[in-house]
Amino acid sequence: MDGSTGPADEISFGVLGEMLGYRLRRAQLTFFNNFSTACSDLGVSPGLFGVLVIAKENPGLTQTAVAQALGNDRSAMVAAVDRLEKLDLIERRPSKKDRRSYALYLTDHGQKFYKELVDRVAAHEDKLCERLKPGEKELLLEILSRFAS
Amino acid sequence: MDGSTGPADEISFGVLGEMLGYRLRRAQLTFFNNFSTACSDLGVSPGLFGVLVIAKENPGLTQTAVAQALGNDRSAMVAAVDRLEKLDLIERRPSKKDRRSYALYLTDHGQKFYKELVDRVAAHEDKLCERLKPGEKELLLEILSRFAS
DNA sequence: TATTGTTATACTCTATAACTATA
DNA sequence: TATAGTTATAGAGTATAACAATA
Repeated sequence: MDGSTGPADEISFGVLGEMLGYRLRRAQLTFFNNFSTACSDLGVSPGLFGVLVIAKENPGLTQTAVAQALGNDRSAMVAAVDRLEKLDLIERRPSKKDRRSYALYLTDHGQKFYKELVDRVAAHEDKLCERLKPGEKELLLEILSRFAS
Repeated sequence: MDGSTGPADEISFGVLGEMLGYRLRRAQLTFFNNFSTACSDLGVSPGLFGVLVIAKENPGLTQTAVAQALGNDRSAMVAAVDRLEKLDLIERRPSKKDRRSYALYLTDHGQKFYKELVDRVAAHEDKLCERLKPGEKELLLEILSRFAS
């Protein structure tokens, strides 16, 4: 104890502390950084992981459809699928219905890799979720899903 | 009813739907876009708003201290404070204690502008929070604050 | 005409490293 | 030596506009 009223470097956050937008940004940054630490050696970013999951769950989808599902522009899919192809996780197959588009599929290696990847991602999510009490994760997911668009 | 089992274009999100990181990212994006729509005409981004609030609540803080409070690098402060200075919202005053650093203060115009800005930001947060039931916002803020670092 | 994948481009955000002037 | 502000730079991430091939 030094008898002072408190450290002089204590900072007031004002309205920022009551703003959902700010809290969401900080929390999301924590999850993003945690994900990167966990998976950077595999070459998979959060964004690439999203593409991988959608392709895994919906085989044969076009790039544009994946982009729409994830809420971003189809032009962003090109580099993403390029990288996933170089990692031998995804392959572009010419669509038989529409010769303009590709159908996306996980490669054999991608299928095996997927299980390992999801385990690792889940493990690190679980570690962060140790900060939650029972039932809070489900509650959070439900509430956040209302802000998905 | 067409007798089918459902639309063929219904997309499965797999584990993504149960991942807090993904839900946080989508929700945060909604808030970010909403903020930008509400405040782009004022030239204030979510990041600049954060700097403004910290400077307002803690007059005389150095750039480095503001950066630490917001969790980003001090090099990012330069352009941020430059822009806020051009908007006549913030001023750099030479610190009397340490000639290496500046003390940041809101300008007179910044003080007036701040109230108007906070009102507008709060209004648009409130609009998004119409999706929440009573008590859920406070609950969200409390839970999310645990992921602030 | 409209759409798919693509390219070029640009803008934001963010981080690292090195410089300078102070401490 | 360590730190504050700065600069240069680079890497993601994201979006727009335009083009060729195809619908």
